[in-house]
Amino acid sequence: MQAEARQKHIENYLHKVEFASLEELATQVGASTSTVRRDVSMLEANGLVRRTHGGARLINPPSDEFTFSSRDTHQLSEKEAIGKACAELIRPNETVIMDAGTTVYHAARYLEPKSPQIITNSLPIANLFAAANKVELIVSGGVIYPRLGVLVGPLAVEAFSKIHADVAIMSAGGITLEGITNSHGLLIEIQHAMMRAAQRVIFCFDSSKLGRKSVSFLCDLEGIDTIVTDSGAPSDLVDALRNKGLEVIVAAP
Amino acid sequence: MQAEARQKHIENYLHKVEFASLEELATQVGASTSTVRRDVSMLEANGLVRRTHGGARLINPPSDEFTFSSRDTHQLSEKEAIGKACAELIRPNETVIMDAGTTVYHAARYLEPKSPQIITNSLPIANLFAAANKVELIVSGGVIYPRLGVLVGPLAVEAFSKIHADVAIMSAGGITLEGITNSHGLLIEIQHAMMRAAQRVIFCFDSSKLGRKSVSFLCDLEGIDTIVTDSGAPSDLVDALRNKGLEVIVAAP
DNA sequence: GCGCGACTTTGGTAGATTTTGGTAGATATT
DNA sequence: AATATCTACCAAAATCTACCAAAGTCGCGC
Repeated sequence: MQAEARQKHIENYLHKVEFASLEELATQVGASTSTVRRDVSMLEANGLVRRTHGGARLINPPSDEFTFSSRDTHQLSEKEAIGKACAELIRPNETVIMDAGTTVYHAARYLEPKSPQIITNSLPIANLFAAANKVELIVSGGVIYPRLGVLVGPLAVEAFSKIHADVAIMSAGGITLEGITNSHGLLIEIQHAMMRAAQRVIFCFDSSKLGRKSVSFLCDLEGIDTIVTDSGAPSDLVDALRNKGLEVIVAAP
Repeated sequence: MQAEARQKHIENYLHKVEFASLEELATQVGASTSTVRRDVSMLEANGLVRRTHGGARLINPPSDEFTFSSRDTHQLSEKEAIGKACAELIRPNETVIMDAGTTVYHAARYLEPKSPQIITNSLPIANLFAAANKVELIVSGGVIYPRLGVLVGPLAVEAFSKIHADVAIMSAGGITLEGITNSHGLLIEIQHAMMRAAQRVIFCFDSSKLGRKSVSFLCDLEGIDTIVTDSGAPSDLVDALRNKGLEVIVAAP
């Protein structure tokens, strides 16, 4: 069988089964595991398929319904480290506002032992604590923004305008010395309200976001207290931020 | 089985049973408990699942009662039937308020094709539509009431006081000729607000709730338009309700 | 069409790496 | 206190990477 035909065949087969071992694929196309391994690598380079130990799986299986990138292992360990470090900044029984975003989500997962009161507009975070009885969870109202599972709109802004919290744990699309930017304009007004409502403001950025600018300006560096990032952070920017009087925490992996 | 396939399998299995012991999972996927333990840890790192002593459970089960009834298929099919019949009462593009409760949840599952605008204080229902882009979903704010996944409190009441909807799909603990009662006093004020905000009010009761009284009085029969129940409903009560001018729909199984 | 060298693809192999299943001691649950 | 489960580690098994030689393919002149 020709190389391209083989790869097409592999792709089709994966569409049916979602996962397959290399041996399985090898017998399917009548080639050796070495060859199939190479084929799968090529398909992966084209972004169609992902290799796993011992096999391959589709990138976008139809059954993968969670838009909130649950399977996105991209920089997972860094985000975990950030989340853990961030959770350590929270004192027991504090009232915590939590922004939407995967990095904040990971911080949320370490927060339960502090028995905090949590206020959020993120559906994934709400789900996380829905069954936890050590945590009092307040959900802002709003219209759901499908791709992110965030509640937005006037109801959400209003909810945050009315309350008061000890800390806000936030994230955004990018940070430079000029300020913080975000890619979703809809969220900006809500994030402003969150920051106004909180005494302390903590921002979580995985290192890929340091030095990056997104489309919409969110705020300058004045209003924020602490930044948590991972060890991939460029040290010159970290130093510059510290010189500006910000507390910068670099989470060990 | 491949690692990722195994994890997917575990995830799916947990979607069915909500909770499973490690041994159970190990036999399910044909691997050792060590391996399953590691898998579950990874799934937890991705935020899909939570580890517990001796097993794992889903982070966001649809709801306690719902999962129970997924084991009891008899009960399930009745609620399904009610849900289906109830969804048929909704016209395309209507604005629908949805109460919390398992029966209403089942109705929600059939609502997507009508591309409705949905307003709810139920976290399970919110999750159901979080990824659906035919549905505009508004979530009321509020404090989460852990056992039920409902948002309660002034924020929730206020949200429903401000809006206007075509229909409200409700449920409660029991109905008699004297009126409707509910077991969760906290919900009553919210349900009042929901009913006030809606032009038409539909109540879903599985037949076990007909003729039953719960602790707290919710409302009399004046303000409601339609009742949907299943074929197990006692016909004398159905007739009596119809004589009172209510539309009563008995869903075929 | 045939022969021939250059190039590509294939299947296989050795050593490195990852994953797996199991175990001992620590920890949690009853 | 008794039991079950967890963590942290280890050795065995599976798989991966990187390489090699054989087979296949192509381009070209004749």
